[in-house]
Amino acid sequence: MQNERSSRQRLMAQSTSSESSGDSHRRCLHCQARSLSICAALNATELHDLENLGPEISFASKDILFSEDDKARNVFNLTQGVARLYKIMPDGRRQIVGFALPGDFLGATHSERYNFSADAVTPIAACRFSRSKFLRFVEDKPNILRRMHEFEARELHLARNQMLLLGSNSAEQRIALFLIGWRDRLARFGEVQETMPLPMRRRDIADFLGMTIETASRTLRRLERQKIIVIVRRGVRLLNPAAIEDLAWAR
Amino acid sequence: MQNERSSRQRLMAQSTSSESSGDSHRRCLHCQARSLSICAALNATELHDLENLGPEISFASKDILFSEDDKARNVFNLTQGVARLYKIMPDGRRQIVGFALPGDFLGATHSERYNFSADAVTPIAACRFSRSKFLRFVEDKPNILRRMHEFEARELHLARNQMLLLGSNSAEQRIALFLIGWRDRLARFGEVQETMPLPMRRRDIADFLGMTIETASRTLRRLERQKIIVIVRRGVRLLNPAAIEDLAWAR
DNA sequence: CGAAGGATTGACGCTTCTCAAATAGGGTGG
DNA sequence: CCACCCTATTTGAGAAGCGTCAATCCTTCG
Repeated sequence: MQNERSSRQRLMAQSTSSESSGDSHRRCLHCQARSLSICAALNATELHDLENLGPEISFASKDILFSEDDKARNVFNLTQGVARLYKIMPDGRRQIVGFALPGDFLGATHSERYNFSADAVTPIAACRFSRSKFLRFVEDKPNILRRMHEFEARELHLARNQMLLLGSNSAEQRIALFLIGWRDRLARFGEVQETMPLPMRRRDIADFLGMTIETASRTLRRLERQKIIVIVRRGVRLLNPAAIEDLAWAR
Repeated sequence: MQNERSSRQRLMAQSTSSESSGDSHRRCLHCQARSLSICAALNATELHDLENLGPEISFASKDILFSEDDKARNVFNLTQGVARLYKIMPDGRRQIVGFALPGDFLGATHSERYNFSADAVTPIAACRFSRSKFLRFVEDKPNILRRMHEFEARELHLARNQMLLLGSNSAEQRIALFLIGWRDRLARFGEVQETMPLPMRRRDIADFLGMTIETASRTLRRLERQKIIVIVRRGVRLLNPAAIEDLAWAR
């Protein structure tokens, strides 16, 4: 049971310290996120070298990993917790472009600057590498380059699905698509629970779905009154997944 | 003037034949799109090998390059014309997830199937390669892998900007952001013209911006009445770019 | 020239946004 | 442990904008 942390625990890591999480010796060998991350493509030597390339860092909720337009000094390999990826528009509106989960790789921009900001929804742990060192490390390793390509392709797929979502006009459809998408992403972490964690706030959901916080709240509550979901603290229980799918795709 | 085709000409290629565009011998040497495409990362030998890996194909308007969920047999390197990338939702709605321009690389999915459809807005020319052959070709060439990574990163950037656009609630803001984004993409092709081509239909614009065709039309016409743009056949002239920027970012 | 598809315009209803207020939850200090 | 504060969430009422439906006009192309 000690090796089998639930996905809820992994997503909701409780640590709030802010630097070098103690015993980092051979941390990769015990890393829960390894099989989901780019590290799965590494051989033993490469894994060892990468481990020495940078430390694992902890962030408390709301801590900023990096900000859009900052010089892209680091890349991050998220190992625990949930991060919020967002852009701020000149008018002050915030659009969340995605949520990062353990295994996700952040900051691998091609330009010299980050093109979005990232902060912690929950307490987070992430391996931090100097971007230049990392780029040198991977530049002649086709296996890692291909793995990174695979990750970018998945990101692109998620991004395009999000366009589908944002293009749908009804709030109900967007919420339904969001719940399905979130459930499916969590499914990669194993145990599917009847109640799934929803660590982000209403404001985050609204900014992700392109609606106001009031509409997000109203729509969720309406689904609850229709016995399709149950809203619990920091989570939601999908009572009737079929009904949600119907809403998501209905005309 | 023969080597200096205008971007309008390049975007609006008139050929409508459907296979092997004549003299393909050393076509890469004269390819207008080379410097913009992944091919710019190739050395002479690699370029020659890639040239022999597959032909350049022509497509007429509305021809389909590939469809979502089809087995991903080919990848394409667009050399002329404009392509429409889209997904169809179960309810029949079409969401355009992007427009491809010369130099863009299409179909490089990591899964076995395409995850969106592509068809021709204008007549198109594209180099077609067997996906498996192409993957074998690049698998041990870090220079190309890095170049492809660069392309994916740019795609991701565009996709996230599109999320910003789709998240903005006003139609005027979306249209303004679209016009700016389109202008900036065309700017890569050199000569910025006062009148920029807009080869896609209102329906395409609407499906790209997540609105109805009526709203797209009305909004564009309103901008015209406000002397901010002029609508011409298959194009638009930006009379007052500053005003468009204001609309795009205003609260 | 005529047909078919694209674009524009109008009228009206509905969903969502806006503004405002009440309620619930979480955290802190006494 | 409780009182209090601050933030998150929920709810309400009214207004504005967009979608829907329908008609007309314009383009394109055989």
